[in-house]
Amino acid sequence: MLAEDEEIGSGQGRTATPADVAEQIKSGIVSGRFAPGQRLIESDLTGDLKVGRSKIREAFRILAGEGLIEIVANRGALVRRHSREDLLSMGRAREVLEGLAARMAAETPLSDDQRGRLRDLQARMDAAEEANEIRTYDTLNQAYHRAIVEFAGNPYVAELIEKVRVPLLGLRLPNGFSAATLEQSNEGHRFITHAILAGAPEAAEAAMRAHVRSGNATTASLPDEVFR
Amino acid sequence: MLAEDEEIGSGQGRTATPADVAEQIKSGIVSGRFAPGQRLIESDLTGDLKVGRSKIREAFRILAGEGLIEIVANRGALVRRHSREDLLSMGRAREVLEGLAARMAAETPLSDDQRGRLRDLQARMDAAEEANEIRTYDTLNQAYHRAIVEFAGNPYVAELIEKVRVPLLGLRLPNGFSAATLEQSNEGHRFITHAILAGAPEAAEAAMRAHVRSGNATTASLPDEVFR
DNA sequence: ATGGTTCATATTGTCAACAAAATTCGGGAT
DNA sequence: ATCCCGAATTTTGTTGACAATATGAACCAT
Repeated sequence: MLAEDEEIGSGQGRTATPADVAEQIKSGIVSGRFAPGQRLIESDLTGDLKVGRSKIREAFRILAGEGLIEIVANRGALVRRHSREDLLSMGRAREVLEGLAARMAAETPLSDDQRGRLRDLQARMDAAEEANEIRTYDTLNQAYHRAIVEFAGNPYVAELIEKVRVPLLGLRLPNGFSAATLEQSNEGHRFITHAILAGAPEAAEAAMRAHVRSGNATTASLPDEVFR
Repeated sequence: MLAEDEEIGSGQGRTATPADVAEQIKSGIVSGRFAPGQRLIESDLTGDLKVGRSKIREAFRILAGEGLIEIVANRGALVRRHSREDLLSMGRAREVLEGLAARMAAETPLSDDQRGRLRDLQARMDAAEEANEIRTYDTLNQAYHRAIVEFAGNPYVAELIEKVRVPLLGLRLPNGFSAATLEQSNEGHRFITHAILAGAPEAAEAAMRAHVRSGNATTASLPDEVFR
């Protein structure tokens, strides 16, 4: 995982690298402090982050590569705005990529530790579903998907998924899951978990694709206020 | 050494932007003029391209985002080296992404013009196969895949595919296709073309996935000298 | 008011100089 | 010879100044 110094947060022990700066700006974007369409002024950022303009500039390039901002000539960086259609287009890519991850996870002979982690996550999601703890479930859900991608062992797939997943975090979801969608979501998880543990790639991919597709359908029916 | 700068693809008489610079360096990488693992020295590039170091630097960030180079702290930019395993990992992602593109192309009601283009490309590939014109077939093959992605109308899928396709161009293939693989490749194309024109998403995706998978198998069996 | 023009300001684009770090090279000891 | 150490050189990191462009305000004519 991450390592070394880093020193996240507001302070900085070592001098911040452009990657660090990018991370700071990124958190500002997903948290909504920087609104979509907003123009990011270099001189403002230098004041806030206490770094020179060239670092901000390189950080912009990094973020543009990740798709979080758009750089337009002589006008600088704009926080990228994603329409509902955009989210759905990404959703389709996410469907096949996460499907592939599930397939590869099922193809791989998992270690006992990995199998245990998967079972544990599933059990905790079941518990959260039972107790209707939406917030907890949401966190576990993310960890679950991340675990499967990790088990798939394909860094490129992981990177591509990250790219189409980040914009979702920017949505302002009042309560990510309703009781009904939560139950449906976890039903999908149980199928996927079973298929992966059984070493059934075909079934795992199909189940994951159906699961993500169902999530996309939910996204499609969200009210406009959610998209910002 | 290379000639002058100025007038790149979208050629305007203006001074080169960092994106233009990135394009120049990129062509140097895919052409093999810059070998994998090679360190790109900023001052060398400034001499060749006649631009300041800051532009080179931002170009590096762009290329790092596209996965062509790796930036390591205090050591600058290295041309990224892709092992056979890397290519195969990307190949799997490419399989599902191009499969999705084929599916979406089949879902979309294509215009007469689009249907014509597809048929034309297929006809010309058939002719090239007949005449065993490998070089021509290779060019048409690329145009064909590009057209399908275009027809799919999903810019995010297009972008992701581009990312896992570029490293393939860096391989030194003496003659991309042998007679046998060419025939197998075009057989796949005919299936895909038929499915898309028939508006059969399921079949189109399946055919494309099989097609890409078969190409990956070919990649897997290439001799080491091809990877550089 | 409305629309358009000019000028002042704000912001980005670029470069060149300097600082910090890494690499290379040579010398000396074993 | 081989290894290690340290200076000289190369290369990257960072800053600040200046130029080019865009933005916004004030002004004028209708």
